Amino acid sequence: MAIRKMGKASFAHIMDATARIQIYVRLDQVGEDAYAVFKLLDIGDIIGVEGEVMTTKTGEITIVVARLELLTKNLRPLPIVKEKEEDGQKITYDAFADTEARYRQRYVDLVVNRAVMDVFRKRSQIISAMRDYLDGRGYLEVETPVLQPIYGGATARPFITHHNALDMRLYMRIADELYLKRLIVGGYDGVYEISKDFRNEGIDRTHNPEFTMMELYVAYKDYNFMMQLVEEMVNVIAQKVLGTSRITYQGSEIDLTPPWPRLPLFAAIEKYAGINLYGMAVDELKATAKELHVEIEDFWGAGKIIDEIFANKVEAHLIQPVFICDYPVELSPLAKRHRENPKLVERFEPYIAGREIGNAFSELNDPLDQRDRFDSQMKLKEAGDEEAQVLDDDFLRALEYGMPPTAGLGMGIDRLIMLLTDQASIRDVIFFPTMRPEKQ
RNA sequence: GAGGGCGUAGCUCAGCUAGGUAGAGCAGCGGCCUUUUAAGCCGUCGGUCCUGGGUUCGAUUCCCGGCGCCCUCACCA
Repeated sequence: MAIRKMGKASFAHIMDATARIQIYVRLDQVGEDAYAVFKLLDIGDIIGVEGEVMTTKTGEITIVVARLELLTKNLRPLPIVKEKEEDGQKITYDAFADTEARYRQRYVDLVVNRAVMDVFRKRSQIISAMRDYLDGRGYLEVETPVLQPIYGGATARPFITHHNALDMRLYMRIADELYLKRLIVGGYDGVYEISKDFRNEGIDRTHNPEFTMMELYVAYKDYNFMMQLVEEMVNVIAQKVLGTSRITYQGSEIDLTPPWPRLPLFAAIEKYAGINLYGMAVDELKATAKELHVEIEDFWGAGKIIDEIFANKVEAHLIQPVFICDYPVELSPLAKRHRENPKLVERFEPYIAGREIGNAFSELNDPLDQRDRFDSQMKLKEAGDEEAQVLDDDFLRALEYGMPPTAGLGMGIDRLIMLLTDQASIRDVIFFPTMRPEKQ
C-alpha cells in the first residue's frame, strides 16, 4: 500500500487478501468531493473503487478510478513498510519488525507483512491436506475431552483448573491418547483428532504452552504400518501444498521422499556417540553420561538417562528424515513390548531437521502389563519426577474389555508447519503465541 | 530456572566510555504539484529517551534493582 498524491491526479496502491493493484485518481474523473476525500486518505483506510483498466507509460496495470468510496476510516496510523525493486531485488524500508509488537498485534503484522499471511495460509492448507489424507483412508475424525479429571497419554506437567458446579479439579489435556484408545476399544478401527494440547512447560522457539497435535489410532496395525503412513503422509502433504518433496529448512536441503531409514535408538547412539548403551545398568549409564558431559538428575531411571544422552548427542545430526525406533520400555509406559525383545517397545519417533515431529507405537493392549507400567510410573513420581504419568483406572478397565492390536501416532502439527514453511520459531506459525500480559 | 543481548517519536534507527535533559528518514498535519511507484519540493507537529533508585551541580548517557522482549542452554512435542 502506498499513496502518491499530487494536486489534481494521484496514484496509490490498494491491496486485498490476494493481491495489490495501482489506482489512478484524477480530479476531472472523480469530481472535487471525491478527490478531496482521496487526499485525506491514510494508509490502512479501506476504500472501494470502480473504473476502467489501463496501462501506464511505465507499463503498470492501473485502474482509472471513476468512482471512489471510503468504506472504513482508520484512527491509528499503520506502520508504513516501503519497498523498492532494484535489479529484481526487493528492498524493504522501515519494516514492522519488532517481534514483540508483531506477536502482540498480529493483526498489524498480517496487514503490513504479507509474507506472514502466506505462512498461515500454508498452515491451513497443510492441515487440510492432512485431513484429506486421513479421511481418504477411511479414518474418522473425532473429538475427545479437553477438560479431564485425570491427565494422561504423555509425560508432561498439566494446567490445572476447577469446575464450580461439580466442585472438582480438572486438568487441561496434555494428550488425546487415552480417550482415543477407548474409542478403539469401542470398536472403531481408525480414529484421529486434530486439536490443542496444553503443557505447563517452558516456552522457547519449539514450545508453546498450547499447541496443535494430531493423534491417530488404527486397529489391527503395528508401528511398521505407522512408519509407512507417516512417511507417505508427510510427503503427500508437501507435494500437495509445496509441489515438491525437496524442501529447505533454515538452510538445510531436506528430501522427504519415502522410504525414510529406520534406525534403532541404541544404534543411533552408537553411531553418533560411539558407545553402545544397550544392557547397561543405571550406575553404568550415569557414569557414561558423565563421561559424555551429559547432565542428569539423581532420581532418573535408565530410560530417562538414555533419552538424555540421545537428545544431547544424536538429535542434532538427524537432518534428513529418519525413524528412530525401538525405545527402552521404561521410557514408554503406553507402548507395546517389542516382539523380539521385551526390554524394548515397538515405538518410533520421526526426526527431521534435528527435531522430533512425532511419536508413535504399537499400542500396549495388555491390561496387566499396562497396570505394571503405571505402577512403575507412580514410583517415579514418588521419587520426584513431576512429569511421570498418572494411573488411569478407567483406561485400564477399558483395556480389560479388550483393545485390538493397534498402531498409534502423535504428530506436533506446529512443528510440521515450521518445517514445511521454513520458519525458525513456533511463534511464527501460531497466530497468537502465549505471551506475558501487556503492561499498561 | 541459568547465561548473553536489547528496550530512544506511530515505524525503522542514530546519539550514549569524552554526562550539559534529544536527532534523521518515513508516517501525521498545512501548502505546491494531472503518469507516479521508497513520488518530489516547502513548512510544521510529535518524545515520562521501559521503570525505580543511586552517583553528580546536572543522567537518555555511568552504577544498582525491577519489568518486558529476543537468543543460547536446561525440560518437553
